[in-house]
Amino acid sequence: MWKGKAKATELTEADFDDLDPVITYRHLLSHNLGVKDPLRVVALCDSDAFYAACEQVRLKVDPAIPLVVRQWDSLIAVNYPARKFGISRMDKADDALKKCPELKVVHVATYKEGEKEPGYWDKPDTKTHKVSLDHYRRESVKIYNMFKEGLPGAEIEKASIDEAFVDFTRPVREKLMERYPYLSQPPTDAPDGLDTPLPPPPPISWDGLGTVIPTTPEPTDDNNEHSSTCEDDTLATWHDVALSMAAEMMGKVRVDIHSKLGYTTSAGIGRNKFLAKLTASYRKPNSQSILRNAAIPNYLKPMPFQKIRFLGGKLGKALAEEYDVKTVGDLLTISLEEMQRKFGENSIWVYEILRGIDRSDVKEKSAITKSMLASKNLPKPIVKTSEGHHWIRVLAAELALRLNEAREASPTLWPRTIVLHIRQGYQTSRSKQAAFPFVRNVTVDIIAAAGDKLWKELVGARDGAPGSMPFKVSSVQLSFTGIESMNAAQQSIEGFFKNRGSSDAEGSNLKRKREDDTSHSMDSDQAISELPTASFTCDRCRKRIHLPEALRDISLDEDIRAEALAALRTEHSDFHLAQELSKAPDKSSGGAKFRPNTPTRKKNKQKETSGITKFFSRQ
DNA sequence: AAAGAGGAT
DNA sequence: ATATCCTCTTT
Repeated sequence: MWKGKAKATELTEADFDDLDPVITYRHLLSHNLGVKDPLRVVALCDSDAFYAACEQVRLKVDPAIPLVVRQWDSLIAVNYPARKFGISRMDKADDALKKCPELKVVHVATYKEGEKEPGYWDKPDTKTHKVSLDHYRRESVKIYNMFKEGLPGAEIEKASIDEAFVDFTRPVREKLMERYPYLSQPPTDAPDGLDTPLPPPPPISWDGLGTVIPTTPEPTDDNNEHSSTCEDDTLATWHDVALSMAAEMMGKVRVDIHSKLGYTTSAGIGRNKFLAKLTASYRKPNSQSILRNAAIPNYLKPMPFQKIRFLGGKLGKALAEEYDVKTVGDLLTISLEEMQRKFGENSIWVYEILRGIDRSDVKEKSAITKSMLASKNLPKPIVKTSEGHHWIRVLAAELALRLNEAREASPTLWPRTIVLHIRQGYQTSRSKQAAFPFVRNVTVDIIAAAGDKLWKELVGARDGAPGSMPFKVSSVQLSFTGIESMNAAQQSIEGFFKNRGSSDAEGSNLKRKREDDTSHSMDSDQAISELPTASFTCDRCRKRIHLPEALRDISLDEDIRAEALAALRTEHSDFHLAQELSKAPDKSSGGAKFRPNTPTRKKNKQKETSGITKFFSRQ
């Protein structure tokens, strides 16, 4: 074991001191050890050259054909066949074509004002079009969903458009108990009971599970025997068994993703997020690599630390310059105190990372994002308000599309604020924000109107017109922030947002909404007439009935407030109805029997529907 | 609320 | 290297 071999000149023993912890029955059987679980297993899976793969799949081209995704004159994705020609993302599209005349060049989807959907054009004009990454987002969600479905019990954190972390600890533990039932309790004669160490693990066959990173330094000249079977100098541990099980599961999903969606992925499996991420890039593309604890020191030491997540930027550079070093091994000689003195208290995080420790959690993060931003850089700065409005409309169209699409999956989503950023001249960027009203039909017009208002505050009445202050806007960004699901409301008014997007959600425009409103105005007349309160008094029980907390404090459309109130009223009267019926059970009235959870009105469609259930159901 | 920083691809 | 996107922190 490497522990014993640490040379006196190196700090390795103290540095990597938890690589082979004793694992007891208590560890195995307790469930909430979190990041301290000695059997923790985390994976990172990312899609290879994702945007390029998306286009390759979309266009059904042979994956072996060199393909790049172009954005104006530069490249934003290069698939692996194209990389063989020395093409990289830094290249200009023209240069790439020179390197490989056969190259398939796909320009990213774009759209311009008036177009409802982005489209693919050979030569879009940056003066009139903006790019859309929508297709990639959608494909990304598909992959995420395959992880969710294929890995029950695992925690999944979407890390970026093409990456997700998976915490395998729970599913691995289940598999462990299932495959080795004798682990379910310590031997009856064990002196320490639950604190007895686990028996030696069974031999592991890594066959078909991926590349196991060697425990000894990478093969150089003489040292060159590393089959992926684990005939290592280090004994396998139960953690290694855990890793192999995760590898098995991850391998299956990856194959599934490939066969169902056509994307190849690369996965890294290790004991925490940071190591998983690093391990994923060990071999690419279409690969899976496993980092055993025993392999950590030698894997980490020669690693240029600026490759490490969060050390790729400023901090990494500062460290490199301060100590004039570049590998993890170089930095291991720096004491915690020294590092903290130079780089602040927080550098304990760095100190631990260098030693393979990462306490950050894989936190279940859905594919739902907290913000949505659409932006356009203007190669030729604009000088007229009309141009500003033009671009705001384009950006608003994109946001409308994206928000409504996100609502198909999660109807309760709504953005708290809308923000407009503009850059004038060089590097001054200013912004204004405003609360975004809670509207069902988020249309281009609503967003654009909000954006225009912010523009006015930001740029003022100034215009390129003679006599007024001129301006030069070189970038416009419109975004939603604080996107949330409305869970509290959902709980208190059941089904409030249900069915949205499932039936015929597409006919959504203002006109249509008005029609709908009048169609059930019979029911809500009363409520609408006594407009903007947040509550009403029931005639029957004389009680004051309030809107749910979550709906009260937010900026609600008056329309919607009234409707919500109307729906609440209906719901409340249903309650009375239910009470009466339960006292005097219905024996008359033909076929329709009262069922507590399935009010008959739900079946009776349009006219009678007015409950809050229906509220967001169609427009 | 506004601005900025940082990071990723 | 540039355009775009996202999150978090500071003021």
